[in-house]
Amino acid sequence: MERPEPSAPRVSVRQASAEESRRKLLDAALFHFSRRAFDEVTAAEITSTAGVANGLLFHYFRNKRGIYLEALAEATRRLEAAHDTDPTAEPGLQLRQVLRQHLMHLTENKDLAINVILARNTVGHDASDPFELTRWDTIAWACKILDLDADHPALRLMWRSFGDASDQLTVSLLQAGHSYAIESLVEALVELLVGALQGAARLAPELDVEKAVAELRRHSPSSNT
Amino acid sequence: MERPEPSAPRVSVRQASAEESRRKLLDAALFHFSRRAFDEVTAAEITSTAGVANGLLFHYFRNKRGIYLEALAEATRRLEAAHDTDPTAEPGLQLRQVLRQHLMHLTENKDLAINVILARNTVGHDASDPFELTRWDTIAWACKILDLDADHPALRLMWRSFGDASDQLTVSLLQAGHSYAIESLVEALVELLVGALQGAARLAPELDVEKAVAELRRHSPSSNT
Amino acid sequence: MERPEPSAPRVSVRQASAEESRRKLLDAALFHFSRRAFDEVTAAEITSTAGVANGLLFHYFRNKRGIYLEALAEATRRLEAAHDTDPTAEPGLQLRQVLRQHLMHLTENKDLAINVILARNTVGHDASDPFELTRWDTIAWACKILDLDADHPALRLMWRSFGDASDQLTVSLLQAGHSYAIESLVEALVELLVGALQGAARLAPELDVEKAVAELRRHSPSSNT
Amino acid sequence: MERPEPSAPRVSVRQASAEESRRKLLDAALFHFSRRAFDEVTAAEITSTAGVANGLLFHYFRNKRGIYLEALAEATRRLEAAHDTDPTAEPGLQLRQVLRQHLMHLTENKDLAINVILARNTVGHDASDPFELTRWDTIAWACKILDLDADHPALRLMWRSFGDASDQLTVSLLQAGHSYAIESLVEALVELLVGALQGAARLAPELDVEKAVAELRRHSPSSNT
DNA sequence: TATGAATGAGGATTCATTCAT
DNA sequence: TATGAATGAATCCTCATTCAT
Repeated sequence: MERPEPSAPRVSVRQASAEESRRKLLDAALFHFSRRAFDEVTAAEITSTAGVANGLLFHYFRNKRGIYLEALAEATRRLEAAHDTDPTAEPGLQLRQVLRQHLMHLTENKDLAINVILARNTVGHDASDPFELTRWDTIAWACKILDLDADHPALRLMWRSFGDASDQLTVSLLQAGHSYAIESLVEALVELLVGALQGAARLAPELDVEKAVAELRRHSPSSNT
Repeated sequence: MERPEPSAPRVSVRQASAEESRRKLLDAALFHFSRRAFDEVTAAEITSTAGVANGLLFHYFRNKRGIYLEALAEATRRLEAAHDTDPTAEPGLQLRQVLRQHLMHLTENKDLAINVILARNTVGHDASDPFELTRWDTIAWACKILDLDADHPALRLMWRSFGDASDQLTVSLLQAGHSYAIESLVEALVELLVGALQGAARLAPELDVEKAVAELRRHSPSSNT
Repeated sequence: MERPEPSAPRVSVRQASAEESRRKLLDAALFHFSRRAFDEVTAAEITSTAGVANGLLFHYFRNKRGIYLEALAEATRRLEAAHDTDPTAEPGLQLRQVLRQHLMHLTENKDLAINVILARNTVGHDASDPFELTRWDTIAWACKILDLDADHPALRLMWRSFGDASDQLTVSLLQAGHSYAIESLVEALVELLVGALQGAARLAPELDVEKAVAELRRHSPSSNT
Repeated sequence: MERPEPSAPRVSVRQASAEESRRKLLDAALFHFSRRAFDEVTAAEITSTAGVANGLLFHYFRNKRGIYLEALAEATRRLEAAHDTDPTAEPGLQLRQVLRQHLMHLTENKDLAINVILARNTVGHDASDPFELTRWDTIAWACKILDLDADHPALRLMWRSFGDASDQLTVSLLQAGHSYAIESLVEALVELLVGALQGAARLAPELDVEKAVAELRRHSPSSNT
């Protein structure tokens, strides 16, 4: 049915265009899911934005839910990607660096950020979902440089709480259009984190968070009581 | 069956039964929306649970969304209702009292709490929605007894952030089935709040949160730096 | 259950208020059916406009269709009512008089007229419906004074056709807001009627319409060929 | 089964079957809307008559109203299509020819005709709707061959009135089952048209309709004054 | 006579998903 | 790999009508 042409390049061309279709679908999904909730986005919208046939979505992602999850994973990856710090710097500075990058990244991807964060609440906190995975990576890293036990339940609980607080704070900022200096925001988050750590200590007295807190505070612009 | 009273017993009997139908619908809605998301609950399920005809839902609430919003409002009212404290007690104690009541209430209404809190993220933060209203009431009250300016943007921002953190923490607790002593949880939240307040001070240096922080800490079981 | 009071006037009061409810319903129906089609008007709208309980409509008119038909009958009666002419005048003048009154009446009840006329087409031409009845009355009267056989099928056909033409012409005028002198319009209608009569003669050569035509034309403002 | 042709046979086959589905739906709609009113026909009836799935109607026509309007347009096209006359013939004959074709066509499509005509009243006379467009085309053509000014308001008014009269006359005929010779009917319509033209002259004395009237009458089987 | 709460059949519309091509 | 026509279950919502009071 298909006149045999020079074969090898054909396949790669095909593969390339296949990969491109996938990309287009994923981008379109990202676009829509970043703006509206799962049930409010139709598969047709995604394919039409992607400029491909309706059926292709199901070919590649099996499900609407399938592309949704992949889109979220992708989004999280993009937002979380920017963590690159100087591993030789002091922990308090590295952490501030990460927070700063995180905030800047969010600010630059406002719509996406707002909706990915909001979406997190919808998906449910399965330990398996892509958000949680990258998030825990970051947490594990932070615990490590602060010399804390990343596996302690109380600590995890408070870290997660801090994470949510920081996310919601970001959403509030972005939505309201407040404009604080990024340095102030970082310091505010640090204070929040300190609160979270000390909260963890309240839950589990055996936890020693003092060193971590001290390290965090040591780099605050002005000394505190 | 109904002793004919001077006034209008007939009408009130009917009104009562009408009101009862409304209640049954609202309760049924509360039941389902507490367990599954808006789009996953059908109007038919609600009416069938309520034991009334399908059309009645639309008679009373116009919309599926209509009953949803009323159900949420009702739920919020229930969850938020329990704040009654001794106004003569010291601020730090009053606030702990509120947090304790809040946590206990949530624990007792686990499913409801989880879903109401999760729903908040979906609804969007209009200043007009019933969640925000009661929440700001509480915040205003707390600011007042801590002698803080409830209208300062930075403070509002951090309060909101703290509120979200505390909500999400509760959800995590309830979902995971952790079982910490309620007193520890209260103290953990207080620490988080302290962090939030100090964060606010970072955002707006003119804010004086020291007195409030001191007051909060003064009642901590063991003093800390 | 009802303390017996001076009886006789009670009944008449009741009857009066009953009659009033009927009237209010009918007026409300007229109002709505004059503006929108049968299926687009809900029973609830009618009762709410009438300011009575939903059920009362069915109490008095059994059906939505029931009140519709009565409303149409009423409307037709109102529009058709104004035919009073001087029976001693010459036929051509009497007929002009009727047309003039008809046009004026329609102009004064624009909305009602438009919709009643449009409604006619919807209802279907049962000989039993209230429109047709009054309409045929008028036709019979006109035939009589013009000395024509009102029962001849061809004549009936063309009269009806003329009637529709005249109605639609009126609707066009009212909708478009043309403003021709009423006398010109009457003369235009007369010409149309002449055409219809001569058309009838074409259908049934045995019909003698010449005298009628001559009588009609005799009163035209300017002579014609 | 399909000889592979050089170009794109696959696509055209599918397009053909798609087009066929559309057709089946349209035909089914025509069938039902020709017999019953809009609100009395259900979408399900149409699709079931067409032998396709329920959803396909909405796929192709978006709305029940959508398919309704297209069906009407189609019907009008069919009814109005048959105007082909000998352009060299005398105007009076050409016009009779058109009327004759029109009448015959209507007679052959009785149900359709009745409902299309009745539907016109329901739809409302937007200048943009497909009925009006084809109708005005015909009127413009007729004015041209009769050497009349198609844009004069009075003339338009009376033409429209004549059009309605002729439509309603047809409906009456079809519904009642009268059976007049088609030639007689044509002549009756011509008389009606003459009446309409002279009516126009009454409305607008500057209009000269005499030549047109004379031309029309010149071809009447027996001359009349 | 009057109320209006309650009913529930009925219908339009959506949209994920399949599948022949 | 890609298409897009076709499916049909699922669901929201309307509204005429009934009936207990």
